[in-house]
Amino acid sequence: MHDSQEPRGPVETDKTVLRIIQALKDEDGATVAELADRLNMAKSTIHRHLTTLEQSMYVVKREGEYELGYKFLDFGRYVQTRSEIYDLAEPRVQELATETGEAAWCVVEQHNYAVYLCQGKTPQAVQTHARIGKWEYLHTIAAGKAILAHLPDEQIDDVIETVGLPARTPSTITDRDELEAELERIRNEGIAFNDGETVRDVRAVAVPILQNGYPVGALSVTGPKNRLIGDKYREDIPNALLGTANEIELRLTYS
Amino acid sequence: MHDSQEPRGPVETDKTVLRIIQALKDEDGATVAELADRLNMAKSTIHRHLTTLEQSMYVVKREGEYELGYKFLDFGRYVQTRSEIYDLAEPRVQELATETGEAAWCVVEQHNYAVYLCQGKTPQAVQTHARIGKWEYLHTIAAGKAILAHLPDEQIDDVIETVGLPARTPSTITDRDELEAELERIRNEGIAFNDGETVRDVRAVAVPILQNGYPVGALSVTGPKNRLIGDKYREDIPNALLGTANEIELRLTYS
DNA sequence: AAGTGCATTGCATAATATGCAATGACGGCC
DNA sequence: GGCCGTCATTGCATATTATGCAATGCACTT
Repeated sequence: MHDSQEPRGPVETDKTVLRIIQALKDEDGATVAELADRLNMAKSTIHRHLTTLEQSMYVVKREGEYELGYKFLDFGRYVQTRSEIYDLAEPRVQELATETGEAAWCVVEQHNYAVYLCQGKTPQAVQTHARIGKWEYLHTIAAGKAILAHLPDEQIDDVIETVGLPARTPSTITDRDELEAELERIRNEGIAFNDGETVRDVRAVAVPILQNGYPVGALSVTGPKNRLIGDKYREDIPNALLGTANEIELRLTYS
Repeated sequence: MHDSQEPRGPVETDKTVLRIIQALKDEDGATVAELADRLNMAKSTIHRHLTTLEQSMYVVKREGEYELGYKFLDFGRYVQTRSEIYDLAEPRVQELATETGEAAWCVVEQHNYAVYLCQGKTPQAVQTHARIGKWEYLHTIAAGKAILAHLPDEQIDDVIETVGLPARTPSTITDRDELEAELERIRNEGIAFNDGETVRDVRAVAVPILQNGYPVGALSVTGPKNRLIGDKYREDIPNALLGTANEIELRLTYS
């Protein structure tokens, strides 16, 4: 079974089952009929894939609906903690959150996307769009721009070519030249700012974490626009982030 | 391709790709050759599955090795936070850890196994075998026993029949009658204890979280044997757990 | 009891996953 | 630089199986 709108993969059935897994997440659980409808496939085919996933313990059937199971929690936790900067970043983003009174994040890049790896929380922090595990366009978040600024040129080209520069808000950078100028500025100043480019009324500050000049991640602090202003936005948070990134970089160098 | 040692699933290719995913985790990344060896399959077949997974962004190729990607972090975080008791348990296990000075856990059951859902930490707590996302035999951990004690008889039978009662240590309960007696005691007292049944020299205390009499999870506190002794083990921790579980149960009832 | 809608199973065949063998790529050794 | 060995990748033929249709099972409603 090959969906003609998409390039043919080496193993088409793998793509089918991954598509079903993604649909179960997108629909937050679903019946056979709903999935068949959504994916435009026969109910019997959907049913057989689900049964295989259930027998393999990746999926549970509950009250007529199929849902992703905790096997994914095992895998999710595994990929998080095996990341080489997780152990260094996790306690430190918590400190950053405490210090700034805002949510702090460690973000990494994979497959030309930014992924939120871990979060520092504090009671005063306001919940924004960001979530552990969430994938975002690199160019639309401060941490992503901090990473982009230090990627090899060929990879920047690849990002623009394969992902593009989709707009998330009217403030998002969608022009290649404009992005290049922003990345150049970030390289010079060492700090990336985000002013409503992901979600309106949300600001962020970010710095890269570099290992041998390569951006292995980024740290950021995000918060509502009305709180990230003045010296806090332009001086205090940047300085805290730079200090922490530097500490992590030293740890990476001598380990 | 069907491995004759295992029952044939409705979609055999799904099982193949899931097996490859599991092997990537077990080997903490692997080359085509290593996976082919481990799974007793042709290199070309392994390569095609990996290429499909990579193109779908589930896997990354790094320095000749393939590794699970952060897509699993997205799924892992999703299944964790969608759990109906996660939001109630997460802040409370943190309080329990602070209160007891030991690691605290919320554990759930799925496919007849116990799964560690979330953890409360404190600087003094000692790291034991438990990990977020880890699957354990129900009968070998206190939280699992607390859940087992309240499962319907048919499901208890199913657990014993499909999973069995494997020993983790010389202290593990491996006899059905002995387990039945232990579950009866847990139902009467409302508390489950674990004394070296998972890992030697580790103790735990646990209570179930019941919704309409059904165990939707359990809370536990674990620590080294030399710290979980006397009143702390027998009275203080149990009382704290009971209080918290009761609070969660009330929240579940009126929500 | 009949009707409806969804889930599940049987069957035939179209589609494709598979392994072998060839080829490409890379690193080490002489 | 050439040769060798090992691993990764691709072409090809075919054995295997994923697929959709149709029938059947199941649960709920009237």
